Amino acid sequence: MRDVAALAGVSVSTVSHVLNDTRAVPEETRARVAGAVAATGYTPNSVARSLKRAETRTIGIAIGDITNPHFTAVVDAIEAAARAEGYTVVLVGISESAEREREGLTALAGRRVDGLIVAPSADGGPAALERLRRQQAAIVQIDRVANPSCDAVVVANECGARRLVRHLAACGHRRIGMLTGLPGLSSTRERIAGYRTGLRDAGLPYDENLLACGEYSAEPARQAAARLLAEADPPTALFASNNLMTLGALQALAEHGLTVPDDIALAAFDDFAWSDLFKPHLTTVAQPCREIGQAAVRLLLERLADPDLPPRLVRLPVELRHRNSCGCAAGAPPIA
Amino acid sequence: MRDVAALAGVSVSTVSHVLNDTRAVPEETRARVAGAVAATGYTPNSVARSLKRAETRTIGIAIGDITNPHFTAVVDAIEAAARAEGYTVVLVGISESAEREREGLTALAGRRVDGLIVAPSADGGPAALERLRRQQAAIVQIDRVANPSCDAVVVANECGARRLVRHLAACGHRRIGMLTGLPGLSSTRERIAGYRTGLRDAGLPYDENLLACGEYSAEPARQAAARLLAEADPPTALFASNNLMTLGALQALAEHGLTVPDDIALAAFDDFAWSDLFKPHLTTVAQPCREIGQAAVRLLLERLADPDLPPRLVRLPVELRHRNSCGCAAGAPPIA
DNA sequence: ACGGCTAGCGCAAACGTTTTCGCAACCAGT
DNA sequence: ACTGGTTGCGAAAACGTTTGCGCTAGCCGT
Repeated sequence: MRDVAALAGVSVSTVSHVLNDTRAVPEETRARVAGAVAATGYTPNSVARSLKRAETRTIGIAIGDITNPHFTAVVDAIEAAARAEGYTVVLVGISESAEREREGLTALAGRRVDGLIVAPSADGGPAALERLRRQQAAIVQIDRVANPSCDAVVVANECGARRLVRHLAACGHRRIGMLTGLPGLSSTRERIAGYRTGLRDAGLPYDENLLACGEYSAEPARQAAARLLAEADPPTALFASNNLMTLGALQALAEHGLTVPDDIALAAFDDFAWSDLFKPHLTTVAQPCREIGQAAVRLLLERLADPDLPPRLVRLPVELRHRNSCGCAAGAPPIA
Repeated sequence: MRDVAALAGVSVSTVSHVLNDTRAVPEETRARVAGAVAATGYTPNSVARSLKRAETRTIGIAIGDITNPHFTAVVDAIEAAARAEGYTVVLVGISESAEREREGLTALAGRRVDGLIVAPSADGGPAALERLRRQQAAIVQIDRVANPSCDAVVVANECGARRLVRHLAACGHRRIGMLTGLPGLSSTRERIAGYRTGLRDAGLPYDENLLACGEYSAEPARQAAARLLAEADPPTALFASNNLMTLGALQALAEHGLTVPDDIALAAFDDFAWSDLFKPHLTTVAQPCREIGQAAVRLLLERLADPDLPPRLVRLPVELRHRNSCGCAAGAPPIA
C-alpha cells in the first residue's frame, strides 16, 4: 500500500480511504489511486486489516466428516451463502472425536473466526464452545444441540422417525427394529423418541431388544443389524436412523441373504442423492441439507449483527420420500 | 498476551518465547507463564502472528463443486493431510466459472494463503494464478493442468479411458459412444485421446459423430446421450468420462427405455462410493481421490520448503473396477 | 580485582492496515 | 477583512505478535 500511495502521490490514508470508500475523495485522486493499484498489482492484505479491525470476515465450519453426503451438502450451502455475504469459510474436520473437536476449535479460536458453525460431537460437551463464546464469536450448532444457550438449526427428527415407523406399521409390520445413532446426541434421542411415538401410534409395544446402536456409521451399523437379525424373534422391518447406517444395514442384509423388500422392509432417515439408481428403492425421510446450511449462516449473521439476541433454535421440516423398500406398492400414499 | 505477561511478572517477549519456545527459559519462569496463560484463558492471536511472520499456515482450496463426490474425497484428504502438518484450509467454491474463479482466487490472495490447491477451470487460464504466484504462494493444480509451470497432480486419464474402451470393444462392441468433458481441460483431452487409442488398439474406426459433449455434468450429459441414441446408427456401448455424466447417461437411457447392460453397455470414468448398491453394476475406472489430495499437499509443502524446485507433475494410476454394466460376465477378467 | 562469559530477560521496532485528529486551503457570508 | 464552514488530505497511533539487540547479574579464571 505504501508503494501505491507513493506512485499515486498521496498518503496511505488516502489510499485506504478510496479503497474502502470511507470518506469523500475527488474523482481525480480516486482515479490516480486506482491507476496506481493496477500498476503495482496491489492486493490488500486482509490479515493486517483483520488485525486492525478485530474481525476476520471468516466463518469456521467444524463437522465430523465432510465425506458424509449430508454434511457435504450442508457445507456447500454454507460456503455459498457465506461467500454471498463476503465471508470465507475455513474447514476443520473433527471426526466425531472429542479431542479432534477440541483441537479444531482451538485452531479456529486462534484464527479469530467471526463465527462458527459446528456439528457438536457427543462428548465435547458445552464446554468446548465456551472459549469461542468468550471471544464474541457467533456460534451456531447444526443437526444437534449440545449447548442450549447457543443458536442451533436442526430438523424434525422426532416427526420424521415417527412417520417412517408409523408407515412401516401400516404396511403390516409388527416387529420393527431400529439402528440408533451415537448416544448422547440430541438427534439420536429425538429419533428414538419418534420411533417410540410411531410405535405407540400404531398400538405396537416397545421392545428394547429391537434397538441396536449403529453409531451413525456403516460398520457398527452392519454389526448392529446382524445382531438384530440373529434375535430369536427377528424384526421384519428395519429403520436405519441415518444414511451411513443404511449402508451398513444393507450390507448385513446381503450377508444374511435377505432381499429388500421381499424378505425384510427397510426405511431410513436421510435420503441419497441418486436414490433412483439404488437397487432397493429406499423409502426415506430427507433432510433439507441446503436449507440447514443457509439457515445456519443466516442465524450466524444475525447474531453477529446483534450479539444480545436470545438463543434461537430453528427446526426445519423433513420430507418423506416414498419408494418401495418399505414393501408397499410404489404408488401407495404414505401415511401422514 | 499483555495480560499474561503482567500476571506472570515478565515481559511480553518472554511470554512469546516460552510459547514458541524459541529461546531458553528456566523451568520456573516457564511455569509461571503457563499458569498465567491458563488463568487468563489466553488464546494466541494467529492473525497478528501471521502478519508479523508473513505466513498464515493456511492453504486455500479452490474447486468447482465440493458436492461432486470426487472432489469431496479429495478435499477431505487435503484437510486431513494439511491438519497433520499444522495447516488449516480455507475453501472457496468456484463453480466452474471463470469469474467465480477470479473472485475466489482474489479472496485467497488477500488472505495471504501460503499455498493453493486448485482444480483450474477451463477459461480461467494460466493468468488467474499469476497473482498468487507473485505472492510466493505455492500452487498445485489437481485433476487438470492449466499452467504447466505450476506443480500438478493428475491421474492416468488416457490409460484409464483406453482400457475401458478396449474392454468394451473386447465385449464385441463396434460402435462405442463417448460423453466428453468440458472442452479446454487437459483431462478432457486426455480422456478423448485414450478413447481414440483404445479404438485403435481394437482396430475400430474413429467416428466423430460418436462423441458428444456432456460438460462433465449430468444434465448436459443426459442431452448428449440422447443425441447419440437418436443417431441413425446408434452406439451399442457408451463411455461416460466422469461420474456426473454417468448419471446423466443413465437417465437418458431410462428415458429411452434401454436397460444396462442388456440393451446397451456402459462404462465410466470415476467410481461411486456405493457402487454395489446401484442398479446397473457399473464397470468403472476409479481415481485414487485420497491419494490425489495427499500428493497435492505433499507437493505443496515441498515447494514451500524450496520455492526453486522445478515444476513437477505427478500422475497417479487409476484402477479398473470390473462389474457388469459392460455386458460381460461378472467374473470375467478385464483386458489389461 | 578485573575481564570475559553466560544465563535470563526486557525494549522497541517492525508487520500492513484503519481511523482519529487536525491542518491547510478555499469559499461564502457578513 | 474576518468568521465559519467545507473540502481534501496527511501524521501518527493503534491492533497483537515476533525478534534483533542489548542490558544486568552472577560466575569463573587469572
